[in-house]
Amino acid sequence: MLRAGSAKNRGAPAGPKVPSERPGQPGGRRDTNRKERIKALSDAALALFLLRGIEAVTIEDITTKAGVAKGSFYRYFDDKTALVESLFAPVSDAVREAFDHSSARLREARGRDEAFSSYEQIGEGLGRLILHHADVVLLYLQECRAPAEGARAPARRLADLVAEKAVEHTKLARAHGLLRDFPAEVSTMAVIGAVERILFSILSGEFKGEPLEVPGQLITLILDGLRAPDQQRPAG
Amino acid sequence: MLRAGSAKNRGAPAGPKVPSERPGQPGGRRDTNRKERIKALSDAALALFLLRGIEAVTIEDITTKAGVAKGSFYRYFDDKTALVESLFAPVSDAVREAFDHSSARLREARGRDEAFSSYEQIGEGLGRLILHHADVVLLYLQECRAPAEGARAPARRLADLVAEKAVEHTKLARAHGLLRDFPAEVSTMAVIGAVERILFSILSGEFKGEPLEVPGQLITLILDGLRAPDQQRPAG
Amino acid sequence: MLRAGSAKNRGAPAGPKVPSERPGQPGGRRDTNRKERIKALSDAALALFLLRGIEAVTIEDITTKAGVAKGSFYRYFDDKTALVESLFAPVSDAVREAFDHSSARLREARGRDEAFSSYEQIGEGLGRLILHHADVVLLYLQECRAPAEGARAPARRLADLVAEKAVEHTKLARAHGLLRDFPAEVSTMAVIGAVERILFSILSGEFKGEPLEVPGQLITLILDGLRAPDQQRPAG
Amino acid sequence: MLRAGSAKNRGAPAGPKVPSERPGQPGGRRDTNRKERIKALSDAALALFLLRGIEAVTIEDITTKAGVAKGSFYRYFDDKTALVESLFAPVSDAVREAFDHSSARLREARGRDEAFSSYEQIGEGLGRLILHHADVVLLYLQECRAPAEGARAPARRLADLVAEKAVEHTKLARAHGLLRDFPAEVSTMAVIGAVERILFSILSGEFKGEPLEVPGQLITLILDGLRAPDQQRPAG
DNA sequence: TATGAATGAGACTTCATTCAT
DNA sequence: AATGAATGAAGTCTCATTCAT
Repeated sequence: MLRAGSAKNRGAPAGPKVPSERPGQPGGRRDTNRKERIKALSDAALALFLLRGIEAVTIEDITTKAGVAKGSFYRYFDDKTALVESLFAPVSDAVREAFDHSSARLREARGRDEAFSSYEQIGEGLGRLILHHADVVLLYLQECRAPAEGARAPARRLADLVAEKAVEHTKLARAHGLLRDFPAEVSTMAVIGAVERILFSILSGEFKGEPLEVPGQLITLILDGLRAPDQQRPAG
Repeated sequence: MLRAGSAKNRGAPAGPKVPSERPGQPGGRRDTNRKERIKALSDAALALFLLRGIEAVTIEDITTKAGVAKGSFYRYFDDKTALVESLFAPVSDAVREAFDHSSARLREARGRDEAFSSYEQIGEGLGRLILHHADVVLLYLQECRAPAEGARAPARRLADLVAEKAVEHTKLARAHGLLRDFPAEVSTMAVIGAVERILFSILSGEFKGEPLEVPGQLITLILDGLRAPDQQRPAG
Repeated sequence: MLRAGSAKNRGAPAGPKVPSERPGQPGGRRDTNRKERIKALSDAALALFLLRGIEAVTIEDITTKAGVAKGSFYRYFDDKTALVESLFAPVSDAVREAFDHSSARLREARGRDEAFSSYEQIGEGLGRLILHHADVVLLYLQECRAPAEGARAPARRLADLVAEKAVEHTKLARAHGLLRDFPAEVSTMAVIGAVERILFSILSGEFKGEPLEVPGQLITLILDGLRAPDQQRPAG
Repeated sequence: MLRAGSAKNRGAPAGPKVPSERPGQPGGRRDTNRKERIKALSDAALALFLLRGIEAVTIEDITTKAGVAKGSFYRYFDDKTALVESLFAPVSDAVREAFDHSSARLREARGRDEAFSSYEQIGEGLGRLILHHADVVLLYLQECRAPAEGARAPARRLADLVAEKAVEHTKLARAHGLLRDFPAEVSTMAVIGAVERILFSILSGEFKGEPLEVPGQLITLILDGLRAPDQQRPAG
């Protein structure tokens, strides 16, 4: 059976196609070639997507840059949508995992400090993600508001996943008294928006300065707001 | 008189093409027809762009929906990019104006309260914008991270304009002691990101609840942060 | 009745259309305007045809250059073919006349000298033509080998007319013993080819030198050949 | 190996596009198919060009007649201009070669007879050309006076090449005392014009009679002129 | 398997012609 | 009469996808 990762095949998990009868041992020569091809195509596609946008890149652009024949593309991916889906798959997994782990820890937390520490789970997971898949994350940021149609749909679906998981987590956090009493959707979206916009600036090279200090600044900003300290309303 | 604007004519302000001399009175039948056509094409295009993304919409889609002949499109716009440009033109103008007015008021402000009130200028300007051009704003939010290539380029250029104006304004505000001592780029982008993400949720119908309360919540959030009040660090 | 000079209307003589009921006196204000328009369109068309070839020039190119509205073109000409036909009409007439006059004189000639002088008729007629309609002649030379289809057909028809008239004239001249005993078609085409190629060089600016001496050189060439005199075969 | 040639690639010699590396052996099935396609397209195009003129023939006309898909055209040629260029390429080469060889022989000639014989080189070369590429030559004759723009440009460029080479050769011949003392441009153009016009008559079927005798008649005509022998001016 | 040739639908754009103003 | 807006057929070229080699 084909494990097709395409729009036409939503049920199946995203990922490269596998021919029905795969010759050679897993890990053998053919399997290695196969992986190299997939990597070459994915890398080429990613670079081009960032440069010109997903929609504007043709299959031939990708295969040419990857150094393979046009027809070979279809041995590894059903179509451009499937390739995009496979690019985002590890990110989707990481997002799901990070939030789920954090939520689990939050649920088991005793006391505020322990609860707060659940956020570290998210930070760690997503931090690792950003470090290891910077380009995919940038592509996500670039295309994530697209209508859920065509080849950009996977980006949008990932955005919806992030929103859903984050809202869920926020509700849990507020149930533990960690947050102000706001509608979870509003505060969550604000945070997502702030974080993503900053991330976009960093990854796209818009920020020239030292990006290492940004996360800390961002956390302060989110937790304590923008208002200048001497104008701070009295706590409580 | 209408301004001429075309992709080949970047110097001129964006807008529909107009022959230098035309028959018929301004305000006459032809002039009316002309405006109707431009509106029909722009409206049709906007609706389709929101539904399927700018890149995926063809000229024929637009003309069919607008109820005009395919060739007529080119009497009014050089190409899809020019149409997009003309959609964003009033928004660009409004953004520029709102920030410039606010900056001017901020520069002349005496005291913090007066300075803070300069933000009202922005809020008012952009609020009006959002009310009157909701769909264009939504389109902007949807496409604003696109690479500055092809038909989506005007969206990206507008995003760059917003960022530039906002950072400039933030620096001015900090010079007046209104804000915490953060790098202006970081805090500005965070605010832009938060606001835009929320706006996207509202305009795209993601938020089900009462959107009228959102702006106030958002302002509190931005100024005072997310942290629950009883955990607030001591002021100063 | 319309006197349309168009491909669809081969029976009628070539020339500008005339509205069925023409207002105003011939020679009056309207008639003058009419002639001016026709001249403007014809001149503009001719210039463009020379620059880019008949086929490549659009109706709009012509009207724009002539400074009239596109729709006005169709008041004066049925289509581009009709305009081309009307450009060539005076040349066709002059060609017909020059050859017919010369043939008539030749038929009445007594003696060789008188017969030879009939050629002056042609030379004079065509010389005047070339002087007064240089651009049309150049256009003819440029397009005269086109298949007799589409807008270039009138050029080809003129070429066929020239060939027909010239062959007829040559046969007559040989009957008077003026020429060598060659198949009339061969010698006539050779002369036409030589004359037209030279004319093309002159009119298109290919020849830099003094064009006034060319006709004499050409006549010597045609009558006495290229061979260097000291290699001349014995006469007879 | 086939030479790559495209409109965008003017530096390279004209010819069908070829990817740098292709699968299949030279001479294998793919290579054969390739050549068949190019021939089918070229033949179809040539026939249509002769029938309707280069400008009036569309890519679809060509592919339909050749029995291939529209898109396939662009695998072999960049556009119509490139196809025309490739049609004329062998003719250009032959012209260049014939004149260059003849000029070389002329330069080395001792005595008039030997010098005169250099013309045989041209006659032979161009004769072979006409026999083997009659249709291309006819197309050349049909389109060679076109402005050097668009798809007909290659025809005009070939005409310019012929004129240049021929004038150069004539100057050489006169330096050897073979020809009358005329400006080389005038006599050369006259001869080119005569020859080409006759050739056009023959190849286009205008001449009904025996074409085999025409070349001899033409040579006599060119060398010794049209004047009836008993009117010949005294030699010398 | 890999290749790239072939296909034809479809996108963009132009333009001759008609027609309301 | 003059204008130029409207129309839609037609042309150019691209590209996803299939398939012979």
